[in-house]
Amino acid sequence: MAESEEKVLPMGLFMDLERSGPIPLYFQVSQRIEKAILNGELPVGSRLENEVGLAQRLGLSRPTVRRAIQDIVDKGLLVRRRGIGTQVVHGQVTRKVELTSLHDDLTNTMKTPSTHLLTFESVAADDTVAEKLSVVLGTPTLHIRRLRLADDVPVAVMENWLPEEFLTIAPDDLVTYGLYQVMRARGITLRVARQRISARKSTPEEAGLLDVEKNAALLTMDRTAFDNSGRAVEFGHHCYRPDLYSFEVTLVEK
Amino acid sequence: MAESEEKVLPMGLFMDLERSGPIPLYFQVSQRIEKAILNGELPVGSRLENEVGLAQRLGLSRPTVRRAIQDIVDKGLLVRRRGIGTQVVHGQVTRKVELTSLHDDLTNTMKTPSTHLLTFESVAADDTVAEKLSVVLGTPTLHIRRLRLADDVPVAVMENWLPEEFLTIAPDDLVTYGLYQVMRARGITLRVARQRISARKSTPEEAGLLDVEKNAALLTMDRTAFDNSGRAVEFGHHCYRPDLYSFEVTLVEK
DNA sequence: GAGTGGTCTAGACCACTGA
DNA sequence: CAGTGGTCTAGACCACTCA
Repeated sequence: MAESEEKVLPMGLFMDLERSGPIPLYFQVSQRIEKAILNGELPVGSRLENEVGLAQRLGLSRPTVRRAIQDIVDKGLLVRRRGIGTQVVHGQVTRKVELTSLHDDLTNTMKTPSTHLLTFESVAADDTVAEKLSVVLGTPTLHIRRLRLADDVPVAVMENWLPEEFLTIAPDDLVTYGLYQVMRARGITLRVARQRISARKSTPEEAGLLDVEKNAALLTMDRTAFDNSGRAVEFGHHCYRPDLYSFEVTLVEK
Repeated sequence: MAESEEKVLPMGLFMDLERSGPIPLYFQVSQRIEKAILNGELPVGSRLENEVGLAQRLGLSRPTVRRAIQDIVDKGLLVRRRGIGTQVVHGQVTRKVELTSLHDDLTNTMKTPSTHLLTFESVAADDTVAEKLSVVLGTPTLHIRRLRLADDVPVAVMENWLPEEFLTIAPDDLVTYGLYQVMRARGITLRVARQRISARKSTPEEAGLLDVEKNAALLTMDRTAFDNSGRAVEFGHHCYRPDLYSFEVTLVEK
């Protein structure tokens, strides 16, 4: 069938592998294959060259090539079947949810983000915040509430609680750079985030902030983020205008 | 600090590795480590034994042990830092979004699911359906609409379109087994799903079906699912009562 | 300097698929 | 049967962190 056509990757794609640089070989390979899928050089349904052959052609070991391919499989762009081969998944590609801040999201989509800082205060952790941040009840925390806009249109109301060490953050930096960038600047590397996505009606106050009618439907997300030592460094409750923001997820059966 | 305590995994955890059975060694190891995390044998913040040492103790090669650990890192239960070690992430564990049907979800949470079949018909693919399923405009497709209940409480209205080969599905099977189980029985293995999660107000009809007030906020999901050959085999638009259902996602920075 | 995870090699054997 | 991906080994060298 036409769908299973063999398709050999152009040699040119792998001409300039940098073997001594800091970028891992498997990453260089996976980037090139992914690019070939996204720009149509590898059409949907087509078969990828087999692992062993590809490894020989590139002068790499099979595990290295295998890892490159597996990374793309995990992104949902390829499917593999034992005894069959590797094929490009049909359907247009959608960007998946990533561990990024809203600030980054809006920047990437060519909108100009801005922020109104609504609240910036020290509060004692209540039951929920204490549990989410793994601190004892009543511990001081930084409580912030922000209105985020894209091209001056309100998109989200974001409420966050952070461990007390962040009380020294400058409010102006928060407005200028966004929360995650400020945390990165303080040496915090976010590694894991657990999110719960749901929906509810807006409160009258939120309706005013987001410029929607009263009782409009809002998309909500609760998120707890952990740094690279496994410590909870942020808990937040966000609500988004569903006409301006939604979440995309790609799931891959393992 | 107490949080970085060394913690050696009890030998007993790895007593009965089955080296000749069909279950991969890395999977057996990762299951045991994950179990030790979930039941508290490995407390949050504790350090896991290093890869090389663990491999020696278990009589396995380092890549095998490494893969076992990496699988758990990808689930968001462990974090690794070069030069430091591997630690258990803080915070309670939440089940993440998986590639399962609602039927499975409800069964897993000990509720009794049931289904009312609202629509079961052949319709010509419109623009959206044709694009999502990668078929030509006007191709016959199976269009179904179902009301899903848990313990007789309405939870979701689910509308789906499937390629015409599924027109031979027996409506009774859909009610008894759920869509995904019926597809599995026909040899379809789902591999990749792309989902978009958002929110909107309910229509008057949906409000009646879901037993909520008019204009209530609903959680919505559009999903396209692909089988193991990369072909689109399902497109659906679902809406959920947000008080009874939400989505959990665990994100891991790579 | 010692210990850790990150990358990479060059093979091996197996399970599954389709002709 | 040949071809494919799935698993596994036994090393190697490097980059990074901390004492």
